[in-house]
Amino acid sequence: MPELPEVETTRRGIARHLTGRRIREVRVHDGRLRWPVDPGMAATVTGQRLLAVQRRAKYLLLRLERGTIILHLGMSGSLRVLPQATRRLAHDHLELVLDSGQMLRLNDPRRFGSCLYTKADPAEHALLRKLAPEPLGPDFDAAYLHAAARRRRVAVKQLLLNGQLVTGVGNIYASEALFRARIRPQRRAGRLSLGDCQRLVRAVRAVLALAIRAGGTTLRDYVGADGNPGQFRQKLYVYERAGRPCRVCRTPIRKLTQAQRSSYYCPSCQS
DNA sequence: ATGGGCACCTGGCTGC
DNA sequence: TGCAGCCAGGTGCCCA
Repeated sequence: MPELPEVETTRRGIARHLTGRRIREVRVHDGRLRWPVDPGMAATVTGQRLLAVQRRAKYLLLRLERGTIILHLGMSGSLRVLPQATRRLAHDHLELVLDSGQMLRLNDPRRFGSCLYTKADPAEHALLRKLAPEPLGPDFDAAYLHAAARRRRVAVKQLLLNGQLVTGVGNIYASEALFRARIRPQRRAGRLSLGDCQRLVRAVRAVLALAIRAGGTTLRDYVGADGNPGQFRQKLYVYERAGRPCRVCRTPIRKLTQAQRSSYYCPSCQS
């Protein structure tokens, strides 16, 4: 599901309700996520104050007094802030009950999401340690991308999905960024010029920023902390638009499969 | 080191 | 109406 814009939208939505609150209770209704929720986590976390809600790539970090809860929404996860007695629905996995009377609830039908706890610096956690720079931060620039892509034979689309090289970009925004950069998804990463990388970096940053402003993209499951879907779907240029006219040149959009995932592009606008 | 493929899940849609 | 098959915002892991 959620790519960076959806995770960031979630972060903003939950942060104002969580920051400064104390966790009264942790209810694990179904700990079967990508990794089983540690049965000891509830006791460790209960009573701690939430200091901040941060994001690293597509991970949400709930910073507590003595550690950090690391959340990932997988393909279908969402977080909502609700009154603590709100009736439970299918696929609600866990709830953090706050001293405000509200709770943070994780729902995830496909269970690819995760909820982990670490006492150490989360940046050093095995899942986060090797992640590429933040795409909206200063270290993600044309020189970086050009160096990362050098001598790589994979298609640029797959490069964008490799979290060790580029973070935050998932299947939707990879196609959208390549369209904006006028680069075909099949192009070998190693064949990108510095100028291509410049356009691609700008396109990635632009599409992520615009999607955040729209509250993300909802295809099916995703809702923000307030329960509302994202509005960026209407602004997509190529994703899920196979056969329909390019919004720039009217040429029919094409779809192809790369690494068992769909890519979309305009054969006229992109080379 | 790099790249390819699979695995983990549920649910919604399509077509027979 | 039922059911098989395919597809979906991610990513860790195993293998060549």
